[in-house]
Amino acid sequence: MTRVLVIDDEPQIVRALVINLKARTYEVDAAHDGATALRLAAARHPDVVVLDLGLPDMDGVEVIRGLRGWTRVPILVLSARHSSDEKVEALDAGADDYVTKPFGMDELLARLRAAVRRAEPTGGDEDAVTVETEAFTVDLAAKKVNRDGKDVRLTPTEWHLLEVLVRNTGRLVGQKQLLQEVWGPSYGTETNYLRVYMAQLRRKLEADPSHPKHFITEPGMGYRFEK
Amino acid sequence: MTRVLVIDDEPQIVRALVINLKARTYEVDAAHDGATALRLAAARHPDVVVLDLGLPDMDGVEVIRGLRGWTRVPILVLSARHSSDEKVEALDAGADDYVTKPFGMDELLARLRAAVRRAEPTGGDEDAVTVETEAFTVDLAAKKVNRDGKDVRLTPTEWHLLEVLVRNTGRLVGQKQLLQEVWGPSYGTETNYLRVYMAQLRRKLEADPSHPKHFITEPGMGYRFEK
DNA sequence: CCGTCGCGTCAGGGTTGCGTCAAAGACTGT
DNA sequence: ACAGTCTTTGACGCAACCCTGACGCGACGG
Repeated sequence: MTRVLVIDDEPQIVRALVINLKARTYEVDAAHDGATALRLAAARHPDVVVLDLGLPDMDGVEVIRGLRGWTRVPILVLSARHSSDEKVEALDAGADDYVTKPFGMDELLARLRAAVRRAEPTGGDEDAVTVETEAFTVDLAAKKVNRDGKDVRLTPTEWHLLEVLVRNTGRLVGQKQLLQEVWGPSYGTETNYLRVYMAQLRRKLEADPSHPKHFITEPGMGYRFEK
Repeated sequence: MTRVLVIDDEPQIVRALVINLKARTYEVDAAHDGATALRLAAARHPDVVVLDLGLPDMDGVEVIRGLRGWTRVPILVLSARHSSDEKVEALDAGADDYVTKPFGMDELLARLRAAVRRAEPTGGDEDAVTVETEAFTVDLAAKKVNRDGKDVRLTPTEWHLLEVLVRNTGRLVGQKQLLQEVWGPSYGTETNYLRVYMAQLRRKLEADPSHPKHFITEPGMGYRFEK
């Protein structure tokens, strides 16, 4: 889940933001002053920061610098000041975006999404795209399958089939669905294709292809991939 | 030097932007319609795009989608429309920032700096700028390839292709993706280009070009660079 | 007990995709 | 205008892949 840190000293604004963000399943922390904000940021490592420049204890630009000293988390600045100088100063200090009050909630959320989307690849890749079993490892991003330390060569159709199954690990995938996802929407009854290619996958990946542990047949229904 | 692509059909705005950007030592390309913009983006690979939504030939959002299909270059949208819906649509389509006209040049430049700064780590990863294999060394920053102590001469297309592959070391890169990143978004089926240029790269870099160890073909899918 | 249905296995043949070479076209700088 | 380089395009041989049909097996139900 995406974690947002909201920093503003006006309770109404904080309340409005928190309600809207939580409704969209963001996880939200809030701070009313700069010192708390910096402490919270360090403790909670938010994925994005929404910062009001007008804080009681310190200059908003100082908060930006304080954050930028150790993190590249996206910072979205809120401010009542429309002056161009203020914007330039905040942006050059390291802010990612600058929204003037009063702002539309839709726009703010869109800018927030843009900021988070940008930061995504840096923060969260590589971990969730590989699936491991005791016999082999599948890397969805690299399109690689490793078995006993060696890469296994798969043909496009084999890979496609494997991909659909792995993306539904533990779930049953109907034969019609498999056929349509791999061979195209006009296929749905050619179950012999499935039999041939499942056999090839098992031969390449299962320790004992005739007694599969991971590519399981559900007779009359479809197939299931288990770790 | 930072390369900027300016897309706007109003000559005055383009002129103002070009003058201001060049004064700050940016390299500037300009397009006055969407089709030209997409072609220029593919040919010149700008570091940031400034896009006016009101174009004569196509919807600005379509331009965003056309770019996002193959690149993550920062897109800064200009628009006369203040409507919240327009902003949300553009941002969710993949824009990075949205500035309404009339805009202050200082602010625009500051937002441009912010966008470029953010994108830097993707381009300038300190640790991955040189990739070594037992046969040759690729220096992404210096755009140089060294083999047996001597620099290898590569044509622009050869280099571009090598660059995309090396940036995805170990990962499979689909032929469509390769074509679009190297030749531009309107390419995607001309796989013969790939065959010709892969052959040239292998001839120049592989110890045994007919049995490549680093530039590996995945039939029907794409190519993979391995150390 | 036997017929049917669904699944696994195997091997052959048509088709596709890849590597290679060569030549024509486009571009650049002199 | 010319020469050199780079890009595009076409043709061909070869290997790999995908489809197809045939057969055997086990499960289930009549």
